[in-house]
Amino acid sequence: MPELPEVETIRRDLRPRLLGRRIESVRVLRASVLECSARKLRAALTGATVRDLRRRGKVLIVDLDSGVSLLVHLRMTGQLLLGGDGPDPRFVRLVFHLAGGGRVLYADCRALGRLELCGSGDLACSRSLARFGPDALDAAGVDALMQAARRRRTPIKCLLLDQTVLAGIGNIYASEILHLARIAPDRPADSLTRAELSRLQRATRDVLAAAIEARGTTFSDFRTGTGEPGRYAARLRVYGREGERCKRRGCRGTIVRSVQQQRSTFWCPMCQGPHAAMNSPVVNVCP
DNA sequence: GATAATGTTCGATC
DNA sequence: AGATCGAACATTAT
Repeated sequence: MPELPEVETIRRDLRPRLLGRRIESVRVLRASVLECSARKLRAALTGATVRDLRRRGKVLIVDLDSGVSLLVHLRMTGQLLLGGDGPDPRFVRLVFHLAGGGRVLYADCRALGRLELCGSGDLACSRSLARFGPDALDAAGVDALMQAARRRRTPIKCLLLDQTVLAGIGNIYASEILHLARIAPDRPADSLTRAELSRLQRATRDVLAAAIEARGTTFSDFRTGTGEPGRYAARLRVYGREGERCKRRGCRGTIVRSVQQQRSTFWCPMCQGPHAAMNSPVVNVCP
């Protein structure tokens, strides 16, 4: 569920509560969410103090004073929650006990999320993160998107979702960004005009920033670090709105859903078109 | 019961 | 080599 704004929200919630805190013990209830053994995780974390919480794309990075970092990728349904007074949420997979009281829970219904230990030093860490491009909110990320768009034929939505190009944009925000930029999702990336690229750049920044400000989108599962839903769902203009009237001022279009790369895309053919309908059968010209 | 779900990865194929 | 496609992962909600 979580994309860049959701992970950033969790980072901001957890950071003040974790900096300088020592991890007393770790309970592993579902070892399959770990890239390493439960024994190795406990050995690396027990007694270590949290030095910083960072983020790259959708990955939360917990730096420890031992030099080891823990990379957390929530994938579809992962949650990081500050332990509260109430009953524990469902699907708790890991519990981090802090010295002096307090806990951080890792809950994950589908258990697709992954936690990975990064060896000592920044080098080992950047190797683990090497499969991801620069963060979508970094100047480098914007630049990477512009470069890739110029030379690749792939549909622009697929490019936005390609974490090796730039990291952080997921299925919800890809649709939202393209709608704000008034670009049809099936447009070949290399067909975008200068003006369109410029709108894309700006829309990316604006949508992600607004979503962070609203503390993320809770479409179904997402919870902030304090267990609350994010408020951006009410501001989504296309995602999940198939059949509804387009919210763009002056546009009388209707939002449609199509499928790209096995995933739903929501868009308005009126203000993001006109363009060839998606999912039209591919005509194979036989040699 | 079938379907889809805020994501990544792997193997096969073009 | 590089791009692309489908399946797999695991579980719930509709």
